[in-house]
Amino acid sequence: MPKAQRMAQMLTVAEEIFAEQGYLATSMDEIAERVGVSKPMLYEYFGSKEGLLIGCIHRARTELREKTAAAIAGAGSPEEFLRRGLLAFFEFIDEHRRSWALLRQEAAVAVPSAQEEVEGIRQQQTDMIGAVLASFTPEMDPLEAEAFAEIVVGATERLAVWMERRPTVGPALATDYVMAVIWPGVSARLMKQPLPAQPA
Amino acid sequence: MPKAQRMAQMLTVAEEIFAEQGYLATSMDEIAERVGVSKPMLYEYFGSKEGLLIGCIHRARTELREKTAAAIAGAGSPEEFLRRGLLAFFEFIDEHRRSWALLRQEAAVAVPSAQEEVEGIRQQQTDMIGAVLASFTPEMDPLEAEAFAEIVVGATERLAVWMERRPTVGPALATDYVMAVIWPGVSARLMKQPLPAQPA
DNA sequence: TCGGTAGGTTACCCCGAGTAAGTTACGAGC
DNA sequence: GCTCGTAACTTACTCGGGGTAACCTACCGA
Repeated sequence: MPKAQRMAQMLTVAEEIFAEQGYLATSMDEIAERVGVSKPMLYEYFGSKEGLLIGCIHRARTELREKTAAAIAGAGSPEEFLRRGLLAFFEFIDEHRRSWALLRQEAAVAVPSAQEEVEGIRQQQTDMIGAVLASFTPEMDPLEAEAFAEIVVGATERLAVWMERRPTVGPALATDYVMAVIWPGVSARLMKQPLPAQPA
Repeated sequence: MPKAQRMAQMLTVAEEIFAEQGYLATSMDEIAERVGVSKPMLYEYFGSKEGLLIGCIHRARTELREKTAAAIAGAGSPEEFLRRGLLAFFEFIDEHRRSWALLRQEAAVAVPSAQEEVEGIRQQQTDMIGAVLASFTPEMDPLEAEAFAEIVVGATERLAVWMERRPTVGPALATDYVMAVIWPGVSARLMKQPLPAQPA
């Protein structure tokens, strides 16, 4: 089998087994066996167990970026931007429940460079949101814009995890919830209302 | 050395080394050596490497709960509740930068039961927030209240991670940022304004 | 002074990550 | 149609680290 095809197959199998059993509990022998190939082949193509994990994350990240980019193209207002981006994200998660668990939970702790790869996904998201804020309110404090983007990403990610436990909550409702909480605050700052200080 | 004292010492050392190098890269021999004791003692007291990690998380969780409880006692409005709770959380993180990284990043992926322990921390937080929402607006849809609590916790946690990379941002400013984004939206729902639906 | 136990050690097993060396399939060039 | 090169693959190993069995020893109370 040609290399590219074999690599794709390995990623698919690895993602599945990692998601099933967790990164630590999965052995390279097991993955190799289920792929129908011997262990050194995995090392030939991915270098290490960690490399294989990173490959899985990277592929998911690329897919998420493409879907999000397609979703937000042509949005006319910051609200529409955010709403479309959030919906795309929740839909992605919904389609990839198992590998999402892998990305968020398994990968995060196991290996420093996998951590970086996961951070890369968040970076994509915060960059996107930061860009929206900046384009609509260019004079906004960059530090604050960054903080807002982080808040939105954190809220979204957490709600995605929660959504897994709540089968009745789909992408559309999740999007509504997040927008309901964050939009009034974000919108107020885009209008340059001052940060509410601590009440006396 | 008496058991309780030895256990505390082991937790302190383990937390430090885990935070430094990551869970996977740390060996039990190394921890044992730095404690000044032999490996089987660690197993005697914590059962496994995973058990040791869970011990670390559990201790931090207890401390966080106590500090938060003390901070929010006597708050008079939901806004004050939230603000005080957030501040207590950010201050806790600020004092425990290294072990926080361990809790959030390392633990999450390594081991299923450590994952549960970390979820327990979040549960504490969401329960607290859910209780606030419920006490001020008892007729609020429970599912929605849960979603809001998750959103707040996610936003806060993410901003805590971001804060680590931004030395100029302290607990007070972080609290202001989170409140600025979430409070208008949460407040509106406490007043029973309807969920904003998708714009036409 | 002697037994029980809390606190501790040495020396080992074994699984699984990672590797060295070798094997087969196959297309390109003569 | 033979051979050379290389891509795809395997067998058989090393070694580090989690986990354990068995043994030790200092101290305290009867």
